[in-house]
Amino acid sequence: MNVGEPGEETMAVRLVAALRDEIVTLRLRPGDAISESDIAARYGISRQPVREAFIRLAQQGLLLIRPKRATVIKKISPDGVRQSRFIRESIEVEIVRRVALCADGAAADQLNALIAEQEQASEIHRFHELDEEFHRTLARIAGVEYAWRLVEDHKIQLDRVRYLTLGVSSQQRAIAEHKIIVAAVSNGDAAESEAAMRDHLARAEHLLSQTIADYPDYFEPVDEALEVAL
Amino acid sequence: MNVGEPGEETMAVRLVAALRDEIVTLRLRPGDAISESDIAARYGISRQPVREAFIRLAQQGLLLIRPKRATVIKKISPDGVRQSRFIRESIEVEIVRRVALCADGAAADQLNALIAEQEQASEIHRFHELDEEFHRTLARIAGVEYAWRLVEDHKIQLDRVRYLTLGVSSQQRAIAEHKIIVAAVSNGDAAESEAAMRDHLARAEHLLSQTIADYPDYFEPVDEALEVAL
DNA sequence: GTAGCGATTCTTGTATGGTAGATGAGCGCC
DNA sequence: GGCGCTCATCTACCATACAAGAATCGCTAC
Repeated sequence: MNVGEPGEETMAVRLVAALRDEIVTLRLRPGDAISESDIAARYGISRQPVREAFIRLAQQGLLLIRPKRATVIKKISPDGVRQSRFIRESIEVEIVRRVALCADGAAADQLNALIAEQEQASEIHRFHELDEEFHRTLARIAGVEYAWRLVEDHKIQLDRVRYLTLGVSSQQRAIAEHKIIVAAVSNGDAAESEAAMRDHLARAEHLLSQTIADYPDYFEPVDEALEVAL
Repeated sequence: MNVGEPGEETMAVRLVAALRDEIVTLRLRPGDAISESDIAARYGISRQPVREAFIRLAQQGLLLIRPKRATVIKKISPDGVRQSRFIRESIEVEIVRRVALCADGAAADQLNALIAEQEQASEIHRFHELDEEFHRTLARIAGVEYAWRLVEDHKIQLDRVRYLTLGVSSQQRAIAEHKIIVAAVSNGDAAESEAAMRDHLARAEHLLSQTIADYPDYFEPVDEALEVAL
């Protein structure tokens, strides 16, 4: 297992990226136990950098470190997914509101260029990259790129679910919705922009409960009180 | 220096709380350099737990670890403060929107009880506690307590500024604004609730530039492009 | 066959030593 | 006197060793 170029960043930082990828793509599955020693052996390093990577991942909500017991890949929490969506919607709605109020022609051009690229993209991986780039660009235009990094940190919870439902994505629809958003912000219409973004983010909502039914082992148990809200 | 009861959590976790407090209260001042060895000696432990505490604090944006060089208390970033406010406003606005749509009588009672307590509170520390409790209660009613913890994590940037401006707070005004918010959500008026929350959060805006002028050493330099936005 | 107890073997937490790189002081050279 | 190099010293990074709690397997007693 390669862990990136040796020399640039510290080993611990590279490990975070590597493990994060393994978790999102479910090569490390929710509920799996991993030990510092195992990972250290797999990567041919000592326990210490592994330990530090674990700390970072635990703070991101991906690992659960149980002192003196074990460290496990956190199961996907349906309530966590719901609240991650809440966070994302809160911030992205506010972003497009601001973009609508301050966007100029150059901004619209950037966004349209990304959409054009997305229409060309054939493979799904590239499509998702461009999707991320579209949203990040909106954040940059609004001047809150740091806030977007925050969304990215929490989007990983949503990404694990998305990875389970690959194939059902409707790329054409996503592109159409992006166009609606750009049109609204270009007109400087904050209310319309907000509505368009809410629509766009609400798209995948109904998939979650089906996914839980398909992969119950990957999810934390839900108490009935929340079930209706999902 | 006491670091809390020995036995419950790990030393590293207790250190995080202790150092965090020292940073917010500016006993550790922005720009100060601290080394693993120093802190380890001060607390009478080894370097390893200190190191892990540093990692956690760095991820929270309070420390800047410069490999092979030194670790310093991050200076307050005016742009970071601005974006932390953006994050807070985004989420809190969305919270009151939802509370307005789902709040019942019991919820309003809880909020009113907190306001009543706040009117009695004499010392400023207790007042701020109740202020936090008010906002956290709103989040709980909306069912997004986790999202609020996120706001708290970033509020620490704002708290350092607030610590510099103690005394100028206008408690009566804050209470009045809380009442307006409760009235709006009780009426189920989402738009009015949103507006009231935006007003409430905008209160301390003008203080930042004055604070930067008073304590320039505690802040990162600002590029002129941003100055107008503060 | 089963329940209960104990040693073994996991796990993470902490301590310490050694290493590479960056910084800054002091000296020599221009 | 001022500029540049060398070296001592500091830093965080990584490796290794030890400690302590938790879980599990296996034995023993019933």
